[in-house]
Amino acid sequence: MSKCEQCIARQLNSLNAMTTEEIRNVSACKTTRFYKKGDVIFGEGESLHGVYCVRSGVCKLTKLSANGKEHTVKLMGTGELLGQRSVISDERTNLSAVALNDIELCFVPKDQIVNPLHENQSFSFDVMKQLAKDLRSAEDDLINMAQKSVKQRMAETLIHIEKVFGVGESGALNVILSREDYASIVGTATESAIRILSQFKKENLISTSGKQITIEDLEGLKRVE
Amino acid sequence: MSKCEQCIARQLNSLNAMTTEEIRNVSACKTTRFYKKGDVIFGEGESLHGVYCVRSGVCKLTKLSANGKEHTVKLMGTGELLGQRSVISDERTNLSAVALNDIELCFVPKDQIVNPLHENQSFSFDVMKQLAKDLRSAEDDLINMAQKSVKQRMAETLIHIEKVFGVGESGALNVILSREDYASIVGTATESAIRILSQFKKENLISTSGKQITIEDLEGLKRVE
DNA sequence: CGGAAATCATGACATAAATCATATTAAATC
DNA sequence: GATTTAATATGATTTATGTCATGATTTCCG
Repeated sequence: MSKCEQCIARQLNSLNAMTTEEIRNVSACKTTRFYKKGDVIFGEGESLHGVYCVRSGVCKLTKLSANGKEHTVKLMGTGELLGQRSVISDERTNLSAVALNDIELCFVPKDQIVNPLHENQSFSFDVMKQLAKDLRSAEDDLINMAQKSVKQRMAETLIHIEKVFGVGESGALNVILSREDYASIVGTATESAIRILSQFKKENLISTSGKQITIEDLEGLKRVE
Repeated sequence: MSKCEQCIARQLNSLNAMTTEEIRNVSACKTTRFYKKGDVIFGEGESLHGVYCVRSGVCKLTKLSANGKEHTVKLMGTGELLGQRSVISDERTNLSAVALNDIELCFVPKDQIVNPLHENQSFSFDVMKQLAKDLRSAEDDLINMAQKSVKQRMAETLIHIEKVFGVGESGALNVILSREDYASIVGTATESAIRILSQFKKENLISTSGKQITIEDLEGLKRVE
């Protein structure tokens, strides 16, 4: 099994602030797990026994709302940690995690994270900064949700996905999502998501080929109202 | 000047996890400040030189959106810390803080917070937990915003305010907000907020007398759709 | 105290977006 | 490869909510 010490994914997150010894322990304890598209990594309300570090692939964090609809809170890619928050606050998860494509995760037992949090100042400060950053971005999302139109949110979602997950050789977004997934991120009905993407296509802001979406006019998307 | 050691407000937040010595230092450095209703405690994009601990009164954290509207992210009452996040992540504030009534804050210089964060594990772990909790609640808010009706959000806002800030002798909510403030929390137009509160009144879910609002039928409010 | 300004209240209307309905196309399964 | 199932597409209609307009109150302040 590969070691955390050399893992690129690890270098992208707070685990990078661990001491050599701590990382060695993590590496010795961790188990690598594979999930297929659609697999549930963990469900809402579960108590986790550790955190998952995304080695490759992308997954979504979702929450079921009272009216039975699923809302996607965040997409998580290489280097991101799933379940960190639940482990820190020692609560059950408030979100579930679902694989969006085939994905490889390393599961790190709780103790390997919590103990260093209590002992290693630089690690715990790093985690804290990450939480602060996440909180800020959650607040920004909240305000976008409250004050921007569905069209704007869709445009921003496309821009965000391109920025964070990049494009393939053809120029199409690397992350492939169904229209339903887009609706769930944007917070709208699936039909509306489809309609808006069709409209963007007509206006030559994007081009599509099945689920592949390519941003053709970034500035235009930014101008959407 | 009063001392932090005995302050009730302090006991409600992470500062309670500080050592006796740390608290003594904080107490020695802190300055107490008074603000009147409407005063801006800090603005969006400022760099803070410390955090503010709410001793008495209530303030709102708001953010200006692209379209020029103000959105209220959170109300902060006794014991809560303002600016904690900006100080931790060493970034400019993303929100501004405005007093909703006459308010007394203790300003604690940055170093008094950041140094203990690097040295006192139990304090930093407490702060971390708080951030994790805030993050969770921001995510919940996001989903409410995405999937609930304006009426539901208004009902929940009233319930939340009653729960967190309580009621006075008459039974009316302790926190007095304008209809515009309600609109800014709920994420709607001021007219809509007014209309919905009028409707709640007609349906005997609440009673009002000027800005005083009393919840008359909690269960009914919970059932609003 | 009295006038100005802000806040609250409501009606009329416009509009974004949800919902319902029904094809069409693509993907999965036998 | 045929058949079922799921995803995409688009039209028609409804509904919630925003916007504009106008008065009535309340609050503020000289």
